[in-house]
Amino acid sequence: MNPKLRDVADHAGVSVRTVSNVVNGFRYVAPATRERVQASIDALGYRPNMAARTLRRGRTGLVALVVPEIDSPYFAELAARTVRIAESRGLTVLIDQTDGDAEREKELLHGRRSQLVDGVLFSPWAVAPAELAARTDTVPLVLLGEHDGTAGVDHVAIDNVAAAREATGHLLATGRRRVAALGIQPRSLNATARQRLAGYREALAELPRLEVPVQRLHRADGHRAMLALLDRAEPPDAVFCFTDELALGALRAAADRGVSVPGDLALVGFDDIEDGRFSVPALTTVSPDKDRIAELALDCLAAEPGPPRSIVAPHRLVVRGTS
Amino acid sequence: MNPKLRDVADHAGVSVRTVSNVVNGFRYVAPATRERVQASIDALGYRPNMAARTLRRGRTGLVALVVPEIDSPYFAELAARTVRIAESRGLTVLIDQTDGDAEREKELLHGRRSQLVDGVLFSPWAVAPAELAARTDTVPLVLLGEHDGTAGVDHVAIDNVAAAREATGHLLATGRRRVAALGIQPRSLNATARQRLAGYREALAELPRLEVPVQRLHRADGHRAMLALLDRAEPPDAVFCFTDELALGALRAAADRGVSVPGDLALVGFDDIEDGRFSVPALTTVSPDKDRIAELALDCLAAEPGPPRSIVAPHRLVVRGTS
DNA sequence: ACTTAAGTTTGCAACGTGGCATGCCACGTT
DNA sequence: AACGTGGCATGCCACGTTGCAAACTTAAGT
Repeated sequence: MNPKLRDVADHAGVSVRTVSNVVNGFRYVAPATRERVQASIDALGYRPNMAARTLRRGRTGLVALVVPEIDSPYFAELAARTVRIAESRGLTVLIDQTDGDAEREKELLHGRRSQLVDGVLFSPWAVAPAELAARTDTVPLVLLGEHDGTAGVDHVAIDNVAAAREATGHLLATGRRRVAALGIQPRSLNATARQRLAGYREALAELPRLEVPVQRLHRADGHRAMLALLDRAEPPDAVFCFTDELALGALRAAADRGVSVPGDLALVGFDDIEDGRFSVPALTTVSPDKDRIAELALDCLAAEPGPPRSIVAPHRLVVRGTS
Repeated sequence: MNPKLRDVADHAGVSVRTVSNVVNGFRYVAPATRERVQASIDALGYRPNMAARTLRRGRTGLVALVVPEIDSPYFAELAARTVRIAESRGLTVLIDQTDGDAEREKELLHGRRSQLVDGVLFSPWAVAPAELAARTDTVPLVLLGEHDGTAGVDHVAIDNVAAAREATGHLLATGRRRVAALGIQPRSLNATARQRLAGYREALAELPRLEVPVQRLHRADGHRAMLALLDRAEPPDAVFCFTDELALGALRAAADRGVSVPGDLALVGFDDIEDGRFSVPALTTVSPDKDRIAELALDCLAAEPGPPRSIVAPHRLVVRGTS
C-alpha cells in the first residue's frame, strides 16, 4: 500500500494536518517543521492520492479534449500543443475520439465525462446545434472550430470565412479562373466546412463555381475526388481544399495523372500540417495559430462563467510551392 | 451541485445502498425496485462521482500513454488505436508528452502519475536502463518499443532487428549496393535506433556501411541529412531510413536536387504512417501492426503481475514506389 | 504588565462511494 | 412447528484528503 498522510505524520511526529499543509505549500509552517516533514515525505516516497484530493477539493485537474480523430495531423498537432500548455497550467489532458459519430459526440456533450474532468474542449463534427443548446451538463465546455452560433456556448476558432476568401483570392490573383472547392460535406451539419464554402463563394463572386463534395477529409478522399476532377472535359486550373490532407491526396492524384503542379494546377490547403511543408512541391495553405487556439481555449475554460464568448484566433496564408 | 446517491435514494424512497446496488448491477434487487430507482436516476440526471468511486475502489479506470510527441504521426496513429481499444475495455487514456527529454521521462517513471492511473504505457526515448531498473513506483508499466532488456519490465515491440534486416535486404535485392542507414542517434541511449542499426549491419554483411546520424527523427532532419548525402562525391543509391518521417524528408531532398526516386535513389522508411501512402512516389516501409501493439500492451497491463514479459508484435515490409 | 497581532499547529468533520455483515421476509422442506 | 434457504434491502464504516475553526505560542505595540 502506498504511504498516506497518516504514515508521513507518524514518521515526522506531527499531525496529519501539518503534513497536508506542507504538501500544499501552506504559508504558516515553521521552516524546521517543513524540512522535517519533507524529509519524511521523501523517505517514505509519499505521493498524494488523487482520488481523495479530488473528492475533497471538487476538482480533478483533468481536461478532456474531444476530437474526431487524434491521428488526423491537424488534431494531433492541436493535441500536442494543448497537452503542453495544459501541463504548464497544472492540468492533464485526456483524449476522446468521436470518429465523427454524432451519437458519440452527443454522449460526450451530455456528461459522459462530467464527473471526471474539470472542463471539455470539444471539436464538433456532426453534432446538431440543438444538441448543444439542449445540454444540461454543467461542466465548462469550449467549442473548438466554428459552429453556427445558435447554441449559447463559448467557442474559439479562426475566421474561416475570411481565411477561405483569402485562399481562394490568392488563387485568383495568380491568374487562375476555374477554381474548384474541395471538401463540401453533403449531409453533414459541419459548420466549419460551410464557412469555408461561404468564403470560397465570396471570393469567386460571379466566376463559375465548382463545388466538390467528399465523404471525409482524408488524403484518400482528396485523391479520389481529384482524379475525378482531372477526368472531366474541362478540369479546374486550381483547387481550394478544405484541409491539407485533402490537398495532399489531390497532389498525389495530379502526379498520378502527370499533371504539373503548380504549372497546370494550383492547390491551396488548410491547416498547415507538418506534411505539407515537405510534400513535393510544398503545399500552400492557410495556417491557423494552433498554439493560440489551445491557449485561448484553456483560458476560456478557466475564466469565470458568463455570457457565451466567441473568440477569434489568428490565421495567415502561407504561400509555398503549389500555387 | 450534482445529485449524489443520497439524492437518488430520497427521490426513490430507498436506501443509499440500494441505489448503489442498482448502479453497480448487483444481482439481488427486485425488478420493481430497480425500475423505480432507475427512473429516479434518469429523472435527477445522476452520474457517479468518479473521485469517490475511485477512492473506494482503488482503481481509476485511467491509463497513461507516455510518448515523445503526440503529433509525430507514428505516435498519433498509435494513440488513436490505443484510445479506441482502451475505450472498448472501459478504460480512458491520458496523454503525456516527454519531448524526448530524459528528465521528464524519469519523472513519469518514478510516479508522477502513480496515484492517478491504473497503468502506464511508456514509449521511452532517452531514459537510461538504470532508471528503469531503479523504479520504485508500483503502478503497472509496459514499455512500448525496444529496450535493452536489462531492466525487468514488461515490454511490447516488433522485432526491430529482423525488420531492419528485411528492409535493408530488400534494397540489396533490387540491386542497390551503396545502401546508407539514416537515423542513427549519436548520444542517445535510444534502444530502438540501435536495434535498427544492428539489423542494417547484419543485412549488409561485408558491404561498405554508411551510417548517418541525425538529431531527431523528423522530416526536417531527413531532408537536411539527405541533401548532405547527395552532395557527396559518391552518393548512396539507396537509403534505409529509421522512420517514415526521415524518409519523407529525404524524398523531398531528392526532389530538390532533381534526383529520381526510385531510379537513382531507393528509399525505405519505417512505421507505415498515413502520409507515406500518398507521397510521390508512395513510400516503401516497414509496417508495425499498431493495433496489435496497442492490444498486447493493454493486455499486458491487465494481466496478473508476474515475471517480466517480452512480447513481440508482428510487422511486415510494404513495398511501394520508392524502391 | 497588558493587549493585539501574527505565526504555528492541531482535531474534527465531511467529500460520495462500495465492502461487509446483518436483518428481514416468504417459501418450501423436514 | 421448527428449520433452512435464497431473495432482497439496509446501516455502518472506511477509503485519504482538505476546509474550518480553534488553540496555542511567540513577538510586537501600547
